[in-house]
Amino acid sequence: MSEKVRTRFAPSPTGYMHIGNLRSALYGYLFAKKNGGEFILRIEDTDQGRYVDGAVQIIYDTLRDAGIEYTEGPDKGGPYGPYMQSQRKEIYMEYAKKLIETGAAYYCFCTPERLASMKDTSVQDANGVTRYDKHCLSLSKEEVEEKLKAGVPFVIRQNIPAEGKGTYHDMVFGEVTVDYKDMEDGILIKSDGMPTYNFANVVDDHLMHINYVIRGVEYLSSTPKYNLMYDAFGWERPHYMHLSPVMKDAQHKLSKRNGDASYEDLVQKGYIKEAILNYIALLGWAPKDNSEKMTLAEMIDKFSVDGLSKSPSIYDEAKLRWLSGEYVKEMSEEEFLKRAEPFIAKSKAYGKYDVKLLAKLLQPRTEVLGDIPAKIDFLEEYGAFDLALYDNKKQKCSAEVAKNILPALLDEMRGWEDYSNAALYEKLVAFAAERGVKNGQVLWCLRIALTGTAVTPGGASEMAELLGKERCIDRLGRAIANLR
RNA sequence: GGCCCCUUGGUCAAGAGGUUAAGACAUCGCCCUUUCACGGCGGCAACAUGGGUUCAAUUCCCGUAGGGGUCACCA
Repeated sequence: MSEKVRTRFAPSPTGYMHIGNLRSALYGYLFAKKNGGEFILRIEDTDQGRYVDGAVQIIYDTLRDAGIEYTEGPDKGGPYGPYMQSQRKEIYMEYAKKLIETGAAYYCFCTPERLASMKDTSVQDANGVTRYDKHCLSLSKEEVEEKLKAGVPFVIRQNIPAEGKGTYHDMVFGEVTVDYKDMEDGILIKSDGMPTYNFANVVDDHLMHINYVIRGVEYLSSTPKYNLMYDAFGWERPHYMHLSPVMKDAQHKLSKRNGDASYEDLVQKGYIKEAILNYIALLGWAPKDNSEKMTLAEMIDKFSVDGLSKSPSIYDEAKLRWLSGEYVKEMSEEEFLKRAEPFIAKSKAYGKYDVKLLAKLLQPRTEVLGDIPAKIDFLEEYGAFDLALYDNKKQKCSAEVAKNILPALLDEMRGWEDYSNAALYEKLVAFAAERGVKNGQVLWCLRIALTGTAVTPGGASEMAELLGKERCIDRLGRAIANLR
């Protein structure tokens, strides 16, 4: 039991990497690293019909981007390759034949027509479910040879015992038992010579020395079938860890088909990567100490199987958003600028204002980088605005007050040279004192006059600094004109 | 429908046979304040249900309901 832990992530390249997939990869990675083991990537592309161009690349990119490192994989090599199932075709056939020799599998020559005819006739059980009737199991060795020689298309099926139950221990669900009579003699090798998942995963996991199989709950009740094969081969069964799904709501799984967010989408929307990974780790798992914000290294350190939840978890973007904001806030100014600039660049204001200053103002009020353009577009959309914006009960401000204050303020501001935030603030407060009005009245009116916007990423002096003297004078003049 | 599995606030979740049943997000209110945020403080809000077992069950057992998964030459 001192055997080195080896886990694997085995996605099929059928499209984008959704949150649930990434989470499975993460958990496999965390478990392996926590135990000083290896995390391996295997691509399950045995269904040519479902293959999507570029999907494998997305898998590589996403894992790399997220920081989930695998030590063996199609693009990295390793001692038990190839790691792409389509390149292992012969291996599966060889092992399938071994299973046939032991009686755990058999050739089946039934035509699609015969199979289809079973559906609507006699052979259904009480629930209307049709299972293969083991018709070809009774073929003699000679008959099989003959058909094989004649080139009759065939499939290889698993020979499930008619009686008995399969029991195993799952690391998160505990004891799981399934009756063999509820299982069908599933196809192991398809007529095109390719294995099905049901067979390939067993052969590969064994050959690749995977001793901890971590995957979605959808395999929970078919696992006894796999164990039957491990037993038939005389192989040691792996440990199993089944993961409950990530849901969009109480009854729907998160899926790309429904337009639900994939890792890529979230990154594109400007969620901080580290936050995405952190959040999905928390979806279905909680560390002993209940930490929430964790680095990958901390997650590895805190990972434990008993923190995994058995019930499905509903994905909540609001919490992801919050976490993303937490990561934004702790970034250095430089780091934030680096990550935010591409998003600032999407705004009309880009290039017209000091981007460093913009970033500084934005950082404490940003959770998702994609929100940035909408926060600063107003800088370039100045025009006539609703005078009601001057109304602010708390600051005792209104258009009337503005009419009173602004002209004199404009005169003052023409004479100011230093438009840095600190200098501006000092002078504005002094101006308020001189006139015997509240700071808030001056500041509120000025900010509205300068921006024509209710919500801005900063106060009056900050907006004035950002705009610069020339724009300030110009806008103030226009605002005053609008007040008449 | 059969089978397998699950069930603590709106969401993520901790928890244990005896607790005032944590915490976080969201939400609401207050404070701070140069808007918006940040921050601080506080509020609302949960053990699906019916039976057992037990001195005591939200926690253990059974049923019911609800939910998920599965029943493919898909993974």
